[in-house]
Amino acid sequence: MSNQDLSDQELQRRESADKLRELGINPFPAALYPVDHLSTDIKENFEEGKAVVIAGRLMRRKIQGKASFGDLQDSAGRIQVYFNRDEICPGEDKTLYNDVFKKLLDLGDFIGIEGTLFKTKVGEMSVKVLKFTVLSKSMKPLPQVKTDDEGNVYDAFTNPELRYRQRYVDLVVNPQVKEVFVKRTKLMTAMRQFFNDRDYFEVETPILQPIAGGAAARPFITHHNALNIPLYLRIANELYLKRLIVGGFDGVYEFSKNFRNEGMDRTHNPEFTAMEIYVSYKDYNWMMDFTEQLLEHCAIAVNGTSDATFGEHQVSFKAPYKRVTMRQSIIDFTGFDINGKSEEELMTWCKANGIEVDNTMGRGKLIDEIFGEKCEGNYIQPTFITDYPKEMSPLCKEHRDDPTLTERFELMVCGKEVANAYSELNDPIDQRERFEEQLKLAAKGDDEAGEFIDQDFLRALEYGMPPTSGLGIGIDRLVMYLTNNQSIQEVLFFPQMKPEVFGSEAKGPELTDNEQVIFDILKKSGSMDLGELKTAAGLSNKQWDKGIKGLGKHGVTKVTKTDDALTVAIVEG
RNA sequence: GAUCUGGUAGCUCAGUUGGUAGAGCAUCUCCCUUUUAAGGAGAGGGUCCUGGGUUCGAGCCCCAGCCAGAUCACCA
Repeated sequence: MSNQDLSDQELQRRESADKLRELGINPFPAALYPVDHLSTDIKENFEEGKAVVIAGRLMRRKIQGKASFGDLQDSAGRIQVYFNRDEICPGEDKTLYNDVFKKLLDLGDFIGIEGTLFKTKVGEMSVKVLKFTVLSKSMKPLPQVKTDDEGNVYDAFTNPELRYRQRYVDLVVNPQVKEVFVKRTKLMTAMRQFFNDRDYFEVETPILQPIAGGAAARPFITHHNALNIPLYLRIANELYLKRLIVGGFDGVYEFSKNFRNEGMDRTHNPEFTAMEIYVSYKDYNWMMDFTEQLLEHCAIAVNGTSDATFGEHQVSFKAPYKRVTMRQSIIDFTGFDINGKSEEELMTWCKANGIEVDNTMGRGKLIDEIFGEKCEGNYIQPTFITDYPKEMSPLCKEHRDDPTLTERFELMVCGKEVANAYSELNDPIDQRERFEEQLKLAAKGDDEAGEFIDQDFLRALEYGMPPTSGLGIGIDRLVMYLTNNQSIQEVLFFPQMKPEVFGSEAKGPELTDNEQVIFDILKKSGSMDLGELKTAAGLSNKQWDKGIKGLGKHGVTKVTKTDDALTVAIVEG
């Protein structure tokens, strides 16, 4: 990037860095800085006169002659710092205060401070600076966000595009954003703790998979050069965790980054995080108990309470949660009983009740549509919906009391699914038939059905998998609920965005069409009268104006004024 | 993929019927030794997202495109 592309503030900051170097101050020193307090430590255990060493960004500076106040922002928060000329510069030489502090430091610079604690006249806990050290210069001005005593925020940095593309800036100036990500990590820590306390085992399984199984979604595909084979980024890790249950672990779990090559919106990002856990000798009834205990534990760990606010809804994660079968749910909200109904009867009902259907839909899909359309949105408080139709759950064990159903539940919160669990199908013969059924659905045109059979997974089941229950939780969605964010982008550090086009790439050295026309004419003679050149170019007024101005701006041509004529000449390069 | 809304100074935003591009904060200069979103005085800073078009003249009107957000469609 050339200096021409820099704003005045960026140029000034570069000059400040140079001037620091001239004074023998390295703006980017290598040595460690012996920090011994955080801003919050100081506020929580305030002792008048105590010596502290702190470091962070200078985020506010109020210079009033020979004394100044500022705010130092560290990882924990902010603390006011007080710079007094004669404290910093006890001798005759006042350079350190007058030049280094007042002129060469900028907002956003990292500095270290050695000082002592005191309270100002109005009682604000502050650090009196005895010595300060430049730790790292900030070459770009941060947005200036201000907050008053009542918590009103002025000039907030809110532009979502800038916030997501430059999350580092968002985190520096928006403390509430940092808090969301602290909670995200607290959630995952709480889950790990809950699982580890029960001796379940955290594992890692392949992200690059030869067959993208365990769910139905369009995968990202890549290629391995050495093996010369296609590989898929995983859409789920389920089939690998089950292999580990076959291998003899009683409980395995993984926080799994999954990748799905589908649309993006407020609740979908191409890569997202699921937590999956499988526990042997359990069934889905046990898993419901386990899930409600887990979520209550997590909500309290994150927010200190099992109550959460999500938009207009108050949600209680306190166990236990209501349990409703899918059949009963549909009866509750429509009066229609799906029990024993044929595909044709369901199709007819859907059409009569304003649900869009097409011929590729099987019985299971139709029931799913009815539930999604008429029931799902009504469950605000955490509710287990149980006993899904067999056709739409190819990895789930048949229901012990009804062969058309499966032992599956989803947990609905605020009308959306946050968890999905099964009594896992462990009969390899049944599993093979279900996979083959999926192949038929895929052939029929259902693009959610699997296209390949994972033969190795079937082989593993043939060796024998104990009865097992598995649970998957959408971590991003759960974080949204626990932090009251309506958009998945707010709970991902770096949500997917279209790549940014940087200025230098966009401009390029080449001339526009208008500029080229003018340049070509001018090239023949080297210089021309401005009026003649305009006539010769034959461009519209606007095109001419843009062309000639553009050439001047690029430094390609120069206009010189003589007594009463304007002459354009090519600048010799 | 569709529709709507938006893109103007480092940041947040105004910008009237189309007529020399504005404010606050930030920056720069000067004054100020306990201020606290905001002390005083002065100054600088802009490819008005891009490319076309209409017009004597476009930040504004028209067309196309780019980027973002929202809504919808899609979505185990």
